[in-house]
Amino acid sequence: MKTKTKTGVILPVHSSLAVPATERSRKKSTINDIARLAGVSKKTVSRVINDSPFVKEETRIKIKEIIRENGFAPDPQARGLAFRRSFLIGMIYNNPTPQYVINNMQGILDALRGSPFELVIRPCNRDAQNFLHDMRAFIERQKLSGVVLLPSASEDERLIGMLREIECPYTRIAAVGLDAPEKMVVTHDSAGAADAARHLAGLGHKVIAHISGPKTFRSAFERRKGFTEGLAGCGLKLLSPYDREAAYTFESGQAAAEALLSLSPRPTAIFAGNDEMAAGVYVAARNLRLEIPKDLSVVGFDDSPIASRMWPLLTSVRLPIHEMGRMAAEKLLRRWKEKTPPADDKTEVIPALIIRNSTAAPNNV
Amino acid sequence: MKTKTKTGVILPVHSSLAVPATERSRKKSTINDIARLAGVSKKTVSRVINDSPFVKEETRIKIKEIIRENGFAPDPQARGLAFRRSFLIGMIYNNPTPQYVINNMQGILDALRGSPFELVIRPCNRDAQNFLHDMRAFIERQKLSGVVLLPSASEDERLIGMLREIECPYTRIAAVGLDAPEKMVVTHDSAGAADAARHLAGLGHKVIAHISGPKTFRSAFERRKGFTEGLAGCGLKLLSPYDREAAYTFESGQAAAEALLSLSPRPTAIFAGNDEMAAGVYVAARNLRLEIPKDLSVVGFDDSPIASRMWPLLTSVRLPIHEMGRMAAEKLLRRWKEKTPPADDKTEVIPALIIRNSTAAPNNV
DNA sequence: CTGAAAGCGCTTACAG
DNA sequence: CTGAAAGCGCTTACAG
Repeated sequence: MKTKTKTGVILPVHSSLAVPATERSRKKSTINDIARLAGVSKKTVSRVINDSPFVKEETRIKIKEIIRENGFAPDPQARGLAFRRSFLIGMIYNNPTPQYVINNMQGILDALRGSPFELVIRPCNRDAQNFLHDMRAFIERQKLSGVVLLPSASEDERLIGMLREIECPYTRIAAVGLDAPEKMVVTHDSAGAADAARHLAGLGHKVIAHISGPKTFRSAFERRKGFTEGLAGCGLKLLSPYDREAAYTFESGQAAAEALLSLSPRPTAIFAGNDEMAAGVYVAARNLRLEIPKDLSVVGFDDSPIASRMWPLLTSVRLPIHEMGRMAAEKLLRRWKEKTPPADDKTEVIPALIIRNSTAAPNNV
Repeated sequence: MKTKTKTGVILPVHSSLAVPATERSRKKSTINDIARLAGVSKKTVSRVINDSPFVKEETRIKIKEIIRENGFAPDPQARGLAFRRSFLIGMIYNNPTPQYVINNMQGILDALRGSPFELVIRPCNRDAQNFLHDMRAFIERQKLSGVVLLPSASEDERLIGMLREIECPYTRIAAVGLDAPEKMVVTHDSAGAADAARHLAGLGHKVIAHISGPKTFRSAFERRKGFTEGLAGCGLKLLSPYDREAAYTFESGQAAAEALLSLSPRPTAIFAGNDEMAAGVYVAARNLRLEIPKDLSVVGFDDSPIASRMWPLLTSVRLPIHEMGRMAAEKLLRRWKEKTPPADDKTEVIPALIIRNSTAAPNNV
């Protein structure tokens, strides 16, 4: 049977169209089967698979039809070996927020659907001894076709340098444009934070505090910056004791809030760098018998699901995370298909302030 | 240069040990390089890579040393092509809870670390027209070495049948033992739910309600069953009007709670099938000006992060999700390495009731 | 315990 | 526009 197939004369039984599809697909057909069926060389089939322009239209149509009939799909492993590049896209992340990671992942998967690419997941730790070495070994070994970088991995210039060196295509998701547009999804966190500032100022708050994320996250810097600028636009200042750095975690947010709420005068509003920390602020406020929003207004960032699970519902700045992941992966796909990325490529994403029940005019006004 | 390398006599410059490691690794060495360096055939190197017992100890040590020196790692694509099996493990899920998915993923990645396998992610929709066909195409195309199935995909017998048919190794994470132990991680949800029942009964509650997840999830069935049995052990019954099915979502939980809280007599305690729905119960209770736990005790399931973000902190049944993922992946790895899975293989996982502030004795006792 | 030959299913480089 | 040859980096099947 094997020999017969090899000689290319006799079709294996399972390839006969007389047999139902489920039976036929028992053994997957190869490029050789398709070539034989179409009466062309496998190179021509290969040209069709890879959308080469150098195939007579008639031939292309015929081959495509045969491919369809036989449910043929080229073997990613074999292509990868010959191409010296796998059909794998990596998602590299060190972000601690599951919702953020999952939403991005979902967006990436949406973009990849229907493409020949699969998504490989890679968490990382920027502080680890072998961070760069491990990343490089992983990417080279798997010969990834590209990677999507989530913050703060996306902000690591050593990592980017390495990717450039090994010529691995990448897209970075970050708060500001750190790279060429075709390699970026820019989230403009500062704009969202400025909205939050104007919202609080507009409600009449004067003593306003901020809990920022860790310095190692560009988003933390941008949110603080946007917030400060927003306040400045309203004639307000973020005074040093009211300006605290935390770690984007629930616990660190609670600790920072406890410190802030013991200040005199006590802030009437706190802008937390993300929703997790805002949840910590809620606990700190409750422990002090402070009522939100009567005694304290709180704004978060991310608009993660917990924002609408908390009580009162949290006012928060929303980022279209799912869309960001999709955009990032689409940019990778586009560069794969075309040599020159289109100029109209969308790169920017605008955060939106979602006003809920955790913000109100200050008590004492 | 290429020819010289091919003839196997002259080493490429970059392989010289005189050059620093970063330079040396510019071009990855292949099994041929190692064979030449060791003065053996590539087949022997292959045997060492694959831990074949048929290699002289001395030869093995020498080859391993040369592999180490050259930072050689076999090409997964090439191995995959020859093996007719990739070095990819799939995680297949349809679970709506991001935290659940991420934790499992983290556990799987932990288990895979240091192995030659990478993790490929695949969400799915059991109700989709082409569910089985798509899954099969995906697995066959990628020639996955195995898949980890999260609930409720893990409970889909059509999917399992297909996996058996195409001989794809799998591990299922599910509430009960649906398969041979080496293919299962069993979470015993019913035991956790029974604990919840005894806890509420012990506090003196008599009118107790339950909001279960969707029938399509075995976990929903098991949690309800365990809860009912736990109540029965305390001489209590889950009466039909107090027994509602929802969808494991926040909104469905809130709707179910609204219905339950309008009953007369009003339940003094609600056991929600997961934390998301418990969060919905909180909102329903608040809208009715009911205080938790004074007027209503609430128990959740999962002990997800929101359980400790809610106010009051939610009593919930904890599952060691991260460990479940790790166990599932380890079972796959073990089957890859050994023909016969060890008998001492751990399969069971025990849920633990975490008592917080959302449960108390009923008001009217 | 070891190796030479053939093959996995594709693509590249070259020729026409 | 099309194809025959060689190759990608491994393993299987066979022989010794």
